[in-house]
Amino acid sequence: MGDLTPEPGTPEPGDQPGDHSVDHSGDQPERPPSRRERARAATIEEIKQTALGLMREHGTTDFRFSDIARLMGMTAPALYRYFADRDELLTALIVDAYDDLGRAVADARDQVPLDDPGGRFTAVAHSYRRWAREEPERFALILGLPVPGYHAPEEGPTTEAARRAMAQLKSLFYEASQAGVLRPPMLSDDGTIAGLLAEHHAGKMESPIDGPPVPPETFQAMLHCWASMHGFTSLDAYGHLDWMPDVLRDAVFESSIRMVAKVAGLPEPRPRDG
Amino acid sequence: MGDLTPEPGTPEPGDQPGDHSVDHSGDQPERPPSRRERARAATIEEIKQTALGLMREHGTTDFRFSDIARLMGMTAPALYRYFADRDELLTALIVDAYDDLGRAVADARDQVPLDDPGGRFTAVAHSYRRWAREEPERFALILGLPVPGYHAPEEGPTTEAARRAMAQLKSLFYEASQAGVLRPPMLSDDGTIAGLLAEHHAGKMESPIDGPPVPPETFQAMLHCWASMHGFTSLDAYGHLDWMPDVLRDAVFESSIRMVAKVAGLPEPRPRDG
DNA sequence: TAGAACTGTTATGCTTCATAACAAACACGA
DNA sequence: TCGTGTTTGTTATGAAGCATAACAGTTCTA
Repeated sequence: MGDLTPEPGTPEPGDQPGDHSVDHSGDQPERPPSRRERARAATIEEIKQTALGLMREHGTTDFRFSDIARLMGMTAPALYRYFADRDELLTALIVDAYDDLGRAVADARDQVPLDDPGGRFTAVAHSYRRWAREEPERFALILGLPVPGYHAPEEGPTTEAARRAMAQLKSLFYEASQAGVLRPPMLSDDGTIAGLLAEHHAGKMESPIDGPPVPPETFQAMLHCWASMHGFTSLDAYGHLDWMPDVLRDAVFESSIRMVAKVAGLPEPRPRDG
Repeated sequence: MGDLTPEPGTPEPGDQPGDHSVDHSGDQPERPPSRRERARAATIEEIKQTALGLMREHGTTDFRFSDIARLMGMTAPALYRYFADRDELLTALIVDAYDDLGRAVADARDQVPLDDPGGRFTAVAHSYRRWAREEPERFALILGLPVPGYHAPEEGPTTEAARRAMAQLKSLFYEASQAGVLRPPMLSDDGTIAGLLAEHHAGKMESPIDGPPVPPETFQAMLHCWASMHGFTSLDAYGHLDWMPDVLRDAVFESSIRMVAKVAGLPEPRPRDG
């Protein structure tokens, strides 16, 4: 992740006083943040949290600047000191959501030992679904149709964030592949996929999935896993399976996931306590 | 589909002249539609098509009344003669989308003989994906997060439309199940799913899926198929797989679908010309 | 052909996004 | 401590959208 920030705290010559640009870099500056800098960061965080609260309240990916301001006890124009416009706030929320989902998935995965890739995938799938069910609006924000009126910055931070998040799933398969514990997936390929992926790894195709390459059949298996768990998850998160009782949904998801893992060549998950 | 309309052309006593209620029933009235009735139907259709055009143009599920009116050479308030508000128009679009998707899926399915359920499912999956790729906004409209600000009518026509659409997938499995050509699915179940589905068929659970009941394991298999094809499809339709060349996406989808069908107990699709 | 019904218009009010102009609080060096 | 420039808030203002009201022309029908 690129540490390319010019020098925190050293404003560019062209910076106007009320400039909208926000420093989202997470690396610590040499000088401790000033009182004002901390206040600013806290306000930015509060704006984002308030926006998320509104999204959750209304069950959409939409929000009104005026509502955010009202809930924060401010007037709407004050928010423009922190975000240039709605799009900039949305971009920040999207990046956060990708990072948060990626972290949730990575945490769940890493609580299962490396030598149990079946269990690691099951953990990933469950955390993916749990995250989406808890935060359907943020899930829609990153993996649904773009929000009305939103125009993503070109080649921007959202793409990078997506790359990072998806890398968490890939690394699972990469490690399993490296460890040699993957059986050949049951998925068919007449050679098309392998051939195209060869080009991909030769750099002709720009994959948003970070990290070292995996064998074609592993890549195919990974996509199969992602698509399956994503399908159930998004139907579930958006309420299209609400006619099933929770226990039934859980059971169907569990059985589907285990089957998908088996098809993908992942070994049976080792029984775990908990 | 309920033919419960009071009597077309016979306005209720309470009907104000400018009443917004729209007759969406498709059954032919005894008296042929008058010049005005045809004009009205045509205008309603044009409004919906214009709204869809705007959604496609902007790549969202949103639209502006004023834009629709402008494109139609009208003023915005005129639209309220046809739809009470944005929600009513959205409801009509959602119902249309469900019906259209259901029809596309049914058409594709019925072009494959009844005794080739594997081929029928493959056809369904491909048409599902094709429809979603051609109409990502309508796909999001019905299977994504609700549109900002939209409040669906309670127990309303959208639920009914969803039921009808999903019944198309179910009937495939029902027919295969009846014909006895389904092998036992490879999906696991410790009894939870079968037990809960027994309650379901006893009427304790209200499934949105129309038609006669299918055996528990078939139901589970159907959901597995739906979730998998939906996952790939929605990732694809929303552009999250755009980094893959088309041929690769097609190949991966094809192999995933065939695998899912096999897991679900559907026989290998019979080779077809075309 | 006269009245009712229908379909369009302009005028209006409310709300939102966004900018401009201005005022208070703060940081910090002389 | 004071004074100056920065930061962060305010009110005022404008453009655009949803929705309703009041009104006018057109079409149907008795």
